Amino acid sequence: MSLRHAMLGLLARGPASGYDLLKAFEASLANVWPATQSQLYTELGRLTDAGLIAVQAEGPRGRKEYRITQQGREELWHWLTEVEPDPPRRNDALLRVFFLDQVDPGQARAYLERRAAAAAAQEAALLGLREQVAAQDDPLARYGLLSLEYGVRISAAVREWAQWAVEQLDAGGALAPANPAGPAATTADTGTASPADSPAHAANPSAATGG
Amino acid sequence: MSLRHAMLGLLARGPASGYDLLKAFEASLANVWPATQSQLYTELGRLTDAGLIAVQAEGPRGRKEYRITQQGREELWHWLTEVEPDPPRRNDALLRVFFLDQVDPGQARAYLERRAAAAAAQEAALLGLREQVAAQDDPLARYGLLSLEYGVRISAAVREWAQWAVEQLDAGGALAPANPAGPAATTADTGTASPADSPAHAANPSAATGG
DNA sequence: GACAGCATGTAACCTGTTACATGATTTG
DNA sequence: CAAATCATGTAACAGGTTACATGCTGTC
Repeated sequence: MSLRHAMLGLLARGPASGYDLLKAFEASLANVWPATQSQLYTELGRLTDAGLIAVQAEGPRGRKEYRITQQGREELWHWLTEVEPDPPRRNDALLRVFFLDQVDPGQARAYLERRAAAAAAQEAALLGLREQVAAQDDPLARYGLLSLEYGVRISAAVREWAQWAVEQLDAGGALAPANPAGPAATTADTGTASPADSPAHAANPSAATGG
Repeated sequence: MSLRHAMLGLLARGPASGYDLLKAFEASLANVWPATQSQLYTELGRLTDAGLIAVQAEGPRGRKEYRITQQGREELWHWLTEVEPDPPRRNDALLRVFFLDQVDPGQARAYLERRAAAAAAQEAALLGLREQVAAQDDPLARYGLLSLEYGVRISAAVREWAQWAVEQLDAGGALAPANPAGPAATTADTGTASPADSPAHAANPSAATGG
């Protein structure tokens, strides 16, 4: 339920409408906690019912400006200092790595190289952004810069990992794919058992998603 | 829709029942793509309807053993080589960093130190696991080791980032919290406007979740 | 007066989580 | 025979996404 806390966090900086919050989410939280318009308006209602925020003023086009209440501040404080964040649980890109033995080594290698390129691109983008942000010396950007740095470091680590993984494949000798399926292997399903007949089992007890 | 592909990936290694898949998810995919029992059985039905898997045999206690079909192999191949993975979008721990200006610097520092400790603990656990896995020299563990290494590197990067962030706070001089709320500041909500009256705005255009 | 932007709200759908419900088989 | 484990299935709910629906206001 972090959406609610993200909203409280933004409202703690000053009153805002649903529309204002939407812009703030798009501009600053898009990569950390995205939210849709629909979600925001629904949650504004719930937060109001719960007494954590209240309508402060009504404006021109049905605009409702919300402010955080004392109860809301307390909830925000509690979340910030007493609730342990839950780590990201799912990683689509890493999931594919588990099944890379199903394609031929060239494709596995290509996959990892695409990961490296994607991470490098993100790293470059964030480095550019950091220059911009650092230049404007906004005191509010202080903590924002911490999260930017996080992004820079994580994308660098991912890039380095993917590059290392490619080297591992190259060094380790080509593994044949366990169960070739290929784009051209379009033989109709015959109902015969697959080449491997042992029950599915784990390759290893796994790594974490990182967080 | 990666659950379906994770299941196809496991079934591509050999036939399995819903129960077998559940064990495989718990043992090897828990930190990359967790799934509940309920989800697995529901999805087995859908995969069967879609013709991507089929019941191969029925066993003792109503056990149904599924195998992947050729169509299923093609779908798996497509997902592995042609679908770009979507990056993790939400990061609960990093979201809090955006709002650390709402608590006093000591609490912000403590928060970052807890992140560093958590990352260090995870790193240590994964290093231990890597030793175990490396010792058994299982050829199937080849790609599994790549994901383990990913976990090790990401937790190291997070740990280093959090340590760096603590240093930044210490060096940068204490910032006063923008809007103190505190656990003791229990004044009833009076309805008066909060100290900051400007509309909520972004601290900066943000960092990425990493992936 | 047209258009961009401000502004709010609802419905349908999908994924995932928790909890409920039930029963067969193997092992000590 | 009791307990652990194997084994499957459904219902209710929560959070998030997409799409629909509507209308006002300021500016060129």
